[in-house]
Amino acid sequence: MTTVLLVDDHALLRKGFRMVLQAEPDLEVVGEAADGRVAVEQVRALRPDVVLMDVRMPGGDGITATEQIVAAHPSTRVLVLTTFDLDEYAFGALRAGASGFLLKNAEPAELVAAIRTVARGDAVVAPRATRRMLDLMADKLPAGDPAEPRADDRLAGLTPREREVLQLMAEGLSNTEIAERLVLSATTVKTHVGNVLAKLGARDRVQAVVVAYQTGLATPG
Amino acid sequence: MTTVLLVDDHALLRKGFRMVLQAEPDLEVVGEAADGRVAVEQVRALRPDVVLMDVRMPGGDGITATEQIVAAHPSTRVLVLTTFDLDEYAFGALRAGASGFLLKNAEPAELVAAIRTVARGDAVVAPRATRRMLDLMADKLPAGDPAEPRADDRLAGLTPREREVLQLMAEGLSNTEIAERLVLSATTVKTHVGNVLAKLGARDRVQAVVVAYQTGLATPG
DNA sequence: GCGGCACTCCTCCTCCAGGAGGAGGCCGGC
DNA sequence: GCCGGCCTCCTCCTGGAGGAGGAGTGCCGC
Repeated sequence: MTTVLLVDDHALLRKGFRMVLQAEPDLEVVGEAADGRVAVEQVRALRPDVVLMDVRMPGGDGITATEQIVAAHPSTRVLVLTTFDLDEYAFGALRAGASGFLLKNAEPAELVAAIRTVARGDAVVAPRATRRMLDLMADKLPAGDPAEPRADDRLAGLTPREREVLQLMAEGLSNTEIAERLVLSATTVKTHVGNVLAKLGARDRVQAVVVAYQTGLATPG
Repeated sequence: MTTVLLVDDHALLRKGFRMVLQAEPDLEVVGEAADGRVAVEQVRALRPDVVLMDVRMPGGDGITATEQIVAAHPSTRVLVLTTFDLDEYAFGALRAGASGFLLKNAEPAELVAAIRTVARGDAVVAPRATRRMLDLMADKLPAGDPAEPRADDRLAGLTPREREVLQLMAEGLSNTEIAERLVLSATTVKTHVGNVLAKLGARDRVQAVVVAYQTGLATPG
């Protein structure tokens, strides 16, 4: 069950959201707030999983509210709602730690899906804005490969496939799950895992995962 | 009507995608290609609206293919498919001009929605990767506050002893070794480990170790 | 053509990890 | 005093992990 707090200065809009979310058995609206200041208090009291936050509000704007909420309750995800695409408000909210944002005129199904997405720790960005984000990022994208400038000698002996398997191990996947993900038999995965362990000098997969993190093959983010 | 070209070295996978897309009246698969070189030719000949492209292929990789397609036919949108979240392949594809990317194990409905999204000129990024993108962008954004370590409260419920045990797990130690290190019986360690797994919602110690790294309890250094 | 490597898949076997379901001792708060 | 949380230790049991030992494919270089 995912608990949701609605934050918007329009009571009618909150009403509408509540209606939409009531139809979902796994979502529960536990509270509402009309401005940012009240929102912060509500989060402290109710500990919702997700906060649906309008960024443009009179009396305590959504950005500083988002900042405070994220700082005080990192496990609470803030999903920001805007009227326009990617304006300075949306950027500000993302900087403040929001888990994503949607347009207010999004489809109900889209909204519901977005809430579930941020609830499980992922992020959401409205499609039209995603393009702008990608464009903005284009020149910022790692031209080399910051994720792996290392080429730590320990990974040198691994084949591409083995590296792939190790990466999935580092995500916490079991052999069976890795097999499904890579469309392989579980036996083959075990072979790869065995090779990885031997080459890394690891006794079990946990030690291999440690190496994956140390070398940067896997990143905590 | 949106026309689609499938590019993947696995015939079976193409078959699967074709099945999924056939069920959609507004989508039509007009061709297939098994490698990047053929894909470029196919695009020139068939002028599809959207190209569904696997980045990891033998013989002409998906990245250079994406580059060439986007350069020669700007109206053709390339949607990239990857096995992992945001790896070097995905970054490369986005740099090359792809309109977005999805994980291969995405839901059919997700895939179909993504095709329609890129067809109308918007972009799509897999939810899990969106978070990483936002994190990457965070410091790039104007007036960016340094992305605080954001004390993760997933460890909040853990007792000091449990935290200690988790830390040793993250070093790759077995239950027996942890017992020796902490001068405990192996049984006790198993109890602590069990509690840690339950509190973190982890299925096995590997997943717990992943959380340890994500929260900063353990560091790759 | 042939060896080497990467990738795939198999069986049999052992052992540890993890769940279920306990139990007792210690300490601090109400 | 009693309750609750934390730490300690136990048994029984199942499933998956990992080792040993092969085997077949395809690709590449010599």
